[in-house]
Amino acid sequence: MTADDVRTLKTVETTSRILNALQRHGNVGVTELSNELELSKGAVYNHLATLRKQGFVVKKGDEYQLSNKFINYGKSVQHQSPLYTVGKEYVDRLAEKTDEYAHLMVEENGLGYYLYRERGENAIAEEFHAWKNQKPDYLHHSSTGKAILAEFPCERVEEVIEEHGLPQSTEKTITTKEALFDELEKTRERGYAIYDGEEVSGTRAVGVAIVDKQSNTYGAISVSGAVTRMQGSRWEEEIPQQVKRTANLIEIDLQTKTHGETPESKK
Amino acid sequence: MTADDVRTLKTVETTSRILNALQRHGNVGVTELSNELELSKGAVYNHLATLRKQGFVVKKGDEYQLSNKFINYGKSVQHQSPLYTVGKEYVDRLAEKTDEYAHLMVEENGLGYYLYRERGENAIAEEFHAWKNQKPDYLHHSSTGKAILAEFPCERVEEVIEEHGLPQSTEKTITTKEALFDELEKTRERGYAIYDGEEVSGTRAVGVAIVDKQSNTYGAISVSGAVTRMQGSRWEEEIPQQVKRTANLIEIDLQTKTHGETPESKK
DNA sequence: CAAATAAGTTTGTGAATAACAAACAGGCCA
DNA sequence: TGGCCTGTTTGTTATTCACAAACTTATTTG
Repeated sequence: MTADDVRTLKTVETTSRILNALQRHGNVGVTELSNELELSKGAVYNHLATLRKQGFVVKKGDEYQLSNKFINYGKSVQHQSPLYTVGKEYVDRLAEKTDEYAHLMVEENGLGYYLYRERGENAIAEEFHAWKNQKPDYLHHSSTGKAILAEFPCERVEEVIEEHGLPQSTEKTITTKEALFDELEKTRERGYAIYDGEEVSGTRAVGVAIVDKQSNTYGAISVSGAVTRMQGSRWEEEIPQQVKRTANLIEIDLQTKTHGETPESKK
Repeated sequence: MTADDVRTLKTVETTSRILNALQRHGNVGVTELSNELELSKGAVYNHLATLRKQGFVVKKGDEYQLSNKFINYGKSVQHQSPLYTVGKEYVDRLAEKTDEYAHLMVEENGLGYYLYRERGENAIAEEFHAWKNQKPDYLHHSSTGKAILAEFPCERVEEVIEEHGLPQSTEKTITTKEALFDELEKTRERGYAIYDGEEVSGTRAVGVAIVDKQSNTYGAISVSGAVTRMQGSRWEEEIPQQVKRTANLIEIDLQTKTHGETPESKK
C-alpha cells in the first residue's frame, strides 16, 4: 500500500525469489533459475550453495529442490497456532459426524491457509485437495474464506481486493466487488457462508468463522463435499447447524485456553 | 567434512540463522534475536523487514514469527516425494490394521524426517508425537532410523555418526559406535529394526526400510505403541510381519510408478 | 508526574561482499 | 572428434550490508 521505505536487503530478496521458484518447480537446475529470475548463473549458484549448507535446499544430481526441513518448519508453524492445537480435535469430530471433509483455515495477508483438514468416511477422493493445499487460497474462493471476510470491516475487505484482486476460477466465481459485498452481507444474515462451486464445479461447502468476544477473527472452519451429497435438509439445515455448533465450541475453548492473548493486528 | 571452499553468501547465512531462531522460539523480538545471534539490532531489523515483505515472516505486535507460508512449503516438499504419494495409503492401512501409530520416515543429511503419520484407533495419546515432529530425528533414536542405517554401507554410517554423534535420550539409547554396528548387524539378520525406549521410555516400535532393486534407500516405515500393548506374539510375530509386508508392497508400487528415477546421491 | 528504562525503528558511514562476466570443466550426442 | 549443453570457479568493482549511535515510543518506577 504505502511505499514502505524501510531499508530492505537485496540479497535476502533474491534468496526468497529463488526459494519461491524452487517451490513452484520442485526440481530445477542453475541455468533455468538464472534465466527465469534474470540473475547471473554464478549468483544463483552461490545462493543455492549457501542454502544447501544451511539445510534449506538439497541437490539431487544436477538439480536443486527444497529440503525436508520445510516439513518441520511447517509443523512448527501449525503447532504454534492456538487455533490449530485447540481446533484440531473439534474438526476431527466434525468430519466424523458429517462423513465429509472438514477444514480449518486461517487468514494471513489477505489469503487463506489450511491449518488442518480431516477426511470423513464417505468423503470424496482427495486428489484435488492434496494439490490445492500447496498454495494459499483466495478468500473469495472458499466458504471458510467468505466466512472470514464477512467478519472483516469493509475497509479491510477493500484492502484484500486491492491487493489480490478477485481472480476467476469457474463461471460461478464472484468477480466483482459489488457481488462480493452482497454475498458477505447475505452471509452475515444467514449466519454462515456458502460455497457452491466457485473454485471447482461439483462441490459445495458450509463455512463459519471463529471469532472472540472482541471480534478478533481467528479463522474459520468448514465442511465440504460432492454436490450430490449436499442437498435438501442436510445441506440447508443439518450441516450448517453442525458447523455453527462446532465453531462455537472452538470459540469457547479458545477463550478459556488463551485468556488474554489476542491475534494482534500487524499494521 | 572437507572444508568446502565454495563461495558462500554471508547475508543468506544470517537470514538462515534468523529463521532457525524463529523456529526455535516461535515468537521473538528484535533485541532478543540481536543478542542471541550477536548481530546489531539494525541488521536483525532489516532482515526481518525483508523476510516480512517476502511473506516468510509475520509481525504480531512487537514480535516476529514464521508465517503460514511455511505450511504450504512443507506440503509442497511432502507431495514432491514419491515415497509420500505412494506410501501414504499403505501407512493408513497399516495403522488401521494394527490399531497403533504408523510412520513414514525419510533420511536427509543423516537425520530422519517424518513424511507422514497416521493414528490407529487405540493408539496412545499424541501429545508427545506432536512435539517431536518439529525437529528432525537422530537416526539411532527410532526404529525407522535404524532400519535405514542398516541399509547404508558402513562408511556412510560412520559419516552420519561423525556429523551428528550419538546423543543420549534415555538410558537405553545406543551411544557407542560399536553398539550401533552390532545393532545394525542384528537388524539385518532379523529383517526388521526394533525400537525399545531409546528416545522415550514406555514405547516400542518395529521398523522396516524401503529400498529398490538397486539398493537405493528411500526411507522406512514403522508401527509404534505403548510397551504394554507390544508384547508376546503380537510384538514378535504379527506386527513385524505386517510392517514387512507393507514395506514390500510400497517397494513394488514405487518401482512401477517411478520406473527409472532414483534418489540420486548428493555428494 | 517526571525520570529512567527498554523496546523497536531510523540513519550516516565505511569496509565487506554479492553480482557480473567470462573462463573453466565435464557430460552428452551427433 | 567437435560442438553444445550443463554446473562450477574466479577476478574485479560497484553495491550493499552491518555497525554504531541517535531517535521514538511505551512502560515502569521512585
